[in-house]
Amino acid sequence: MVTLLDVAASAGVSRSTVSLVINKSPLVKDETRQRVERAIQELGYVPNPNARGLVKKENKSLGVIIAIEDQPYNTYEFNYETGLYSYNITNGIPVGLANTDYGLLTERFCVSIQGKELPALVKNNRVDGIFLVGGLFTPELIERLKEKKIPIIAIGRYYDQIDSVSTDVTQGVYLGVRYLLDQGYRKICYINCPQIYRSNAERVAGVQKAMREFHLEMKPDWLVYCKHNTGEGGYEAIKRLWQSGARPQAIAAANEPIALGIMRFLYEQDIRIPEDIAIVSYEDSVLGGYAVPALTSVNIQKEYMGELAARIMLKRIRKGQEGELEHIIVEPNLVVRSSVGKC
Amino acid sequence: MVTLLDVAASAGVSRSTVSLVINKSPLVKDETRQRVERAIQELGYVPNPNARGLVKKENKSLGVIIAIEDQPYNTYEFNYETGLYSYNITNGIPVGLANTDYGLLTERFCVSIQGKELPALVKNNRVDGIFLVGGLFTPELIERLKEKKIPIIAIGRYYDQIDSVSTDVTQGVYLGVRYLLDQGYRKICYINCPQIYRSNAERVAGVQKAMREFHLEMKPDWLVYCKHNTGEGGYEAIKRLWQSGARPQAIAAANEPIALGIMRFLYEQDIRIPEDIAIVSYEDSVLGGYAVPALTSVNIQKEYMGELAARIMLKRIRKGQEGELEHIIVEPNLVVRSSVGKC
DNA sequence: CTGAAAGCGCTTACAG
DNA sequence: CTGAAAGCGCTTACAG
Repeated sequence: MVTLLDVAASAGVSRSTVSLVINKSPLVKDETRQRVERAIQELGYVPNPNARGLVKKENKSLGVIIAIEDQPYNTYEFNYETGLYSYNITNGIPVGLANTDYGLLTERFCVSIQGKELPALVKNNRVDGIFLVGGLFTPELIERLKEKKIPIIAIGRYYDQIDSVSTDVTQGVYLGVRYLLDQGYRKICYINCPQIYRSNAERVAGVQKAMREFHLEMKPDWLVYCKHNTGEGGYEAIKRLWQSGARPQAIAAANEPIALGIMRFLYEQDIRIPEDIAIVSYEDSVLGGYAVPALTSVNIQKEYMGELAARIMLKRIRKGQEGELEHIIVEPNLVVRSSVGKC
Repeated sequence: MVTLLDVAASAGVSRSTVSLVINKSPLVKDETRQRVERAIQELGYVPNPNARGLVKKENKSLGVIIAIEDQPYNTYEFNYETGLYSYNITNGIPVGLANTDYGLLTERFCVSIQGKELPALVKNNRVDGIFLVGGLFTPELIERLKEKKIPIIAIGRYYDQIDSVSTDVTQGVYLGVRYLLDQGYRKICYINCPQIYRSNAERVAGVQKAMREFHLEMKPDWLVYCKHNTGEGGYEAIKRLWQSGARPQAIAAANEPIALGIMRFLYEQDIRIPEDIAIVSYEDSVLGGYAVPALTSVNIQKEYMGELAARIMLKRIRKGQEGELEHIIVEPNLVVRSSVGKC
């Protein structure tokens, strides 16, 4: 393995000089720098990350902590959550990290089971900062995380204790329902996430805001909650509604898994989308783009949230933990595909 | 920050002894060990990974190199690849790494653009070994990778130069087509991947094996290739076939994106699945489980391939690079859902 | 079974 | 602008 010393010898300078060159210090004479750079090239020298990390007290790695409900169970089935939400968010992070040499380490963390411990990545001091994805983190856990004194950025959900990048849920839901109304639909039902989610109130507010603009009231029975954030959850919810005799012209779903559950039920009843009934979804994912028919959905910009979070992280690392918390709200936007017609 | 020295002082031993305890050496007297362990507990000591890595010459990180066609472009649309293949494989790796303290770093690498360089993770010596996912790696690139002298395991595709975990494509495709035949379908068409894929021959072999068992011949016109591995690719392929007048009883698709493209075309024609036409897919993903109707598909066990690859990696790190290459073939299995009936 | 000492490959004041 | 020296926090022979 070629080290600093080899480069120094080859270039005829001291180790400090080589180090200064590597770290782009302006203190080195141009001619010396070039000589050193040539030696680095020739020898194929690469700085040892551990040696550097040891003295600079940094890992050049960031952690993504994904909150999960229980043990990760790999399945593609309709009655399981898809994991696409955290996957898409995580995909955006490297975009914001481009042109840095930060690596990204991922860990799934079950708050309910491992709640008393810390994620291994932070416990073992493997990372210089962490991203929290998912809404399952408790305030207590976040407090314990903060004791490690590394930057923490929440993605997808607002937490008042730390920096966050989240989405305007009310506005997003509003956009979807509003689009249905704009297209002439009036008899609209909303299939919401399971009751336990705190963001449900924001969703309902979005529905109501749109309805009121059209001087309509949401029928209380037409606001239903799924048991799970899965296809089956949506399927069962629409089935119950249908069996109660409800015949909406359009359905707004809280996310794609739920929307696809609804679509499956309708398919079984031989009800055509969008000819017989319209459906609009929220969140957006490959499930929406690939759905049959393609789902009109509100895109909450998951990748972009990840990217922005990465930028905040870099800033925190550079400037330190002091200063105002940042709470960025990303605007959702409607993606019109083929599941809504004209009423 | 608490260091080895603090623990040593607190426990009244030397640093070497603490180090031996941490590394579970049997050389330490039981009573001493307990004293040291108590001190570690009390002080909340965590070994510094960089210091340890520096002397042991290891990173305790592994890299996943995902081959991509061109720049990653984030979209959920029907005319883009989904990325689910590499995502699912990558998800399996941590399972095989459980109870070790290896972290997993991911890098997307565009062979055609960055072909002359090495992935940053390996160039900068950030990882102790790498997993190659995707079939786009060239033999030359692999040779250059091997010069780094770290273990390399290919997942999903066989390469003769390195360890690999892959799938029996012919058997998988056979399973799917065979199932159609078993259910009574005879007029079957096969929608294959784009021509450039080397695995296409294996797929065709699978189709033919099944057909011959039933004393049938594949009509050459009914074996068609998509332009892209996307929904649109499948959509356009089936459209061409349909417009040529072909009316198959059943369709076998080379993967879910293609299958969903086919399903979209059929939906537009108001052709019901499975009542009017059956469809079987291959690979399996959340796109299949959530499809409307749910897709019967051949599961190639992507997560399990990742898990096995991780185990091989651990073995290679322990035992070194010597010894026979391992080439594991994972058996595919049919997942019966709702897209195939009885003919 | 335990301790003193050298060394892993860097960076960073400090002189000059 | 450059070099000698100390130090980051560990592990590992080597004595004893």
